[in-house]
Amino acid sequence: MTRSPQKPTASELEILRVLWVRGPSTVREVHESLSEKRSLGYTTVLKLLQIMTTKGTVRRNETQRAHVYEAGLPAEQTKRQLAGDMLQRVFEGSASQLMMHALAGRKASPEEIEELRRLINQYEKRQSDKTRA
Amino acid sequence: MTRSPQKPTASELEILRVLWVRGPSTVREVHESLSEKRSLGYTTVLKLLQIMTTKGTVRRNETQRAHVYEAGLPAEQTKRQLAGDMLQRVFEGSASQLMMHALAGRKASPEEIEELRRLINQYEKRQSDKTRA
DNA sequence: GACGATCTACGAAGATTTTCGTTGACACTA
DNA sequence: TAGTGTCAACGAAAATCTTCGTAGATCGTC
Repeated sequence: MTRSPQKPTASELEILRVLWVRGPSTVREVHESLSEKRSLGYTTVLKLLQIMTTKGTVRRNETQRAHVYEAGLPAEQTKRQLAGDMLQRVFEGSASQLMMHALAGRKASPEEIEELRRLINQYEKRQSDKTRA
Repeated sequence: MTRSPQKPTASELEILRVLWVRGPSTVREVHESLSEKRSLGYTTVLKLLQIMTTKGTVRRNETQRAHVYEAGLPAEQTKRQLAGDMLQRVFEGSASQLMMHALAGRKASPEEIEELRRLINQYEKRQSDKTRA
């Protein structure tokens, strides 16, 4: 009954990110993808995927000899959970605080700033739509 | 030579948050503050603070019998590090992605939305100031 | 100066995470 | 069909995190 969304560990997140971009993948594929960035044994990746399967973090299709794994939840949902978690744990729920600290010490391009404005407007509109409905 | 900023664990973060709001505090004070929210033994808090001392996460003043602990780094810096870390690990450096997911599934007040706009403008200004200088 | 309260230090158990090695099943091919 | 490679399962070591219990020192007070 592992219904509640488990927060992925650091390693699990690395694997999830691969699955998010690649879609359903075999252990070998995940391993090769990860190897580009860092060294990690094949069986290590296998074990992680097995553990994540028991946790429900990923789903496994066993119809092929090389099992095919995919993320158990949509990437968006997991990302939302992670961001929301940090929002609470570090910034007491203040999104502006979070954003400010995320931006601090970085150089955001004018495009990104514009994108931020656009998203805020969009969010605001969605809010008022909901209220009005 | 633990110069690099260690990422605090979940428990360590809870303690840091107490120190951030209370300022330098004894174990007892931290423990009482934490107890409001959750049950945790006195020696558990003590041990955590001792570990954090060896890690350099907190500093300890031993001139009193009851040692006084304080955060080793300014809260702003640690928060920035945490937010930046998530930005990289989850959102590939995209602040707008981070903000969007942090806001998703939440109801931000109009005041908070305004605050976000204000901060973006402020950030933009700081950027162009820097460029111009 | 003995007693109770308070504090730190030490050690350690249990849980979780991270990382592989080994083994046995399976499959392709010469 | 014997040999070579690929794969999942299992177990387990090492590291880290979380949580306390106990012992011994110190302080205040009667």
